[in-house]
Amino acid sequence: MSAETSAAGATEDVVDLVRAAIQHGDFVPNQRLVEADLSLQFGASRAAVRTALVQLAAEGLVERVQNRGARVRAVSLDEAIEICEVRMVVEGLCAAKAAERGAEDDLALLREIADDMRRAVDAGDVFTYSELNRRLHAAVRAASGQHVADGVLERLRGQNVRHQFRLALLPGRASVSLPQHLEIVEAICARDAPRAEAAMRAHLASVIETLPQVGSSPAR
Amino acid sequence: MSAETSAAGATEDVVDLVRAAIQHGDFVPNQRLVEADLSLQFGASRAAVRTALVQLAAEGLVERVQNRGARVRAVSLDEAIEICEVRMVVEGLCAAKAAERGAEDDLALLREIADDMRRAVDAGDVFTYSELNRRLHAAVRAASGQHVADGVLERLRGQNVRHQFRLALLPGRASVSLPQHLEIVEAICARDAPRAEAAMRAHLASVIETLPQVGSSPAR
DNA sequence: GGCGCAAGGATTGTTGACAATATTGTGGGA
DNA sequence: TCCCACAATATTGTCAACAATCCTTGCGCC
Repeated sequence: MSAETSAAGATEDVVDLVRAAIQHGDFVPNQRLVEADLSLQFGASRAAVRTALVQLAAEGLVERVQNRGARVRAVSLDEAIEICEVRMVVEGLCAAKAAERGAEDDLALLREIADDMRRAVDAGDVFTYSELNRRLHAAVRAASGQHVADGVLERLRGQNVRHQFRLALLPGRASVSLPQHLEIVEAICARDAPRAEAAMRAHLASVIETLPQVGSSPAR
Repeated sequence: MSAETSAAGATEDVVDLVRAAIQHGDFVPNQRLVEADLSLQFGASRAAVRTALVQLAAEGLVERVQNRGARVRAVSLDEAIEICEVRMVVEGLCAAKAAERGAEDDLALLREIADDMRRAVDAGDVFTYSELNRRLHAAVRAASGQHVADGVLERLRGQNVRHQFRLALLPGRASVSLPQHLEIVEAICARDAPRAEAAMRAHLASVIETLPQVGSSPAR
């Protein structure tokens, strides 16, 4: 009973449910994830929950230790910085590839998102801007056609959502990052790969500099 | 019976055994991995094998489809190139970090490996050179202190060992890559981060250019 | 001879119970 | 009062059996 999502195997559903719960903040860092409890909570068998935890551990979202169970993995500020450093170079690669090989449709989407961003900042709509930020980075990855990089970034994003979210709420953050985002889009649309890579790296370097201001305890 | 490795859980052993078998070439790409067979082969329960396959799927070494079982994931030439592109930028980051923050001990190890490489090439010892190549890249990663990047690279390396190995056997490959490796070490030891990053990227760009020559079917 | 179709075999997915291990709580002795 | 041994509990690890699903093969029919 309870909320069955689709028609896939029960275990796949549990993976998505637990992942969503972690990323949405329903499970806080270091919270214990007892198999029997989750089994009850999601109405799935304990084996399904167990399999899901193994998979999420491989994704870096939970920590599992022998005979001691699983808990939500807490990413420290230092690690969040390291993650952003890797993002910086990999998304830089994606920006360059997007400039080189991106389809016109993909580039049109980038311009569209950039326009929406301008409007959101004008309106002072922080929440919409945060969502557009996510979509812009995703659109660059998609335009790059670099599936391996895309996978790496998706994995890292999952581990970092909490820090990212807090960053977006910093007052004045949007007015700093907007011109950076616009420069990225402009460089890609100009098919200038080195400039696109440099712009993306500059943007994420700015994110890294700002990161310490959000503190190391994301959203208690 | 059969080879129990250590005192860890049976399932952890199976993960390592299957991973080793895939990377060593005992299991070829696209080979089916039937749970019952592996269970017999490694003397473990089917549940342990099953858990191991889930984890290896998350690592990108095997492919699993609903009700159809698991098989060794085959990485195409195109994907191998993408992997090396990501390696290029991430190892570039590591080289820069190693130049900035690497401990003197770490740098000494780099110089030592570089010397061994010179000797191996002089002696025409391709196999030793290949092993030193692996150790050099690992040493750079270690010197960087960038654990996130290290994890990403380890994952990618696992998916690419077969292509990498074939590349090392190309005649004349060592004489091309040796000076590149030496330049990387020199730049890091000179604490010149931009030069170290550029050297590492140039080296891997050369790898990418050479990759198509090894063909897309690694070691049938 | 080709094509739909059903039975059989092979393989995976799921469940529940049991064993092994870690953690917590309790009482006795110094 | 503090500390240590020891039992009780909570939780994970393992296993074997069962159910569901997919693939193959052989048959009849057009």
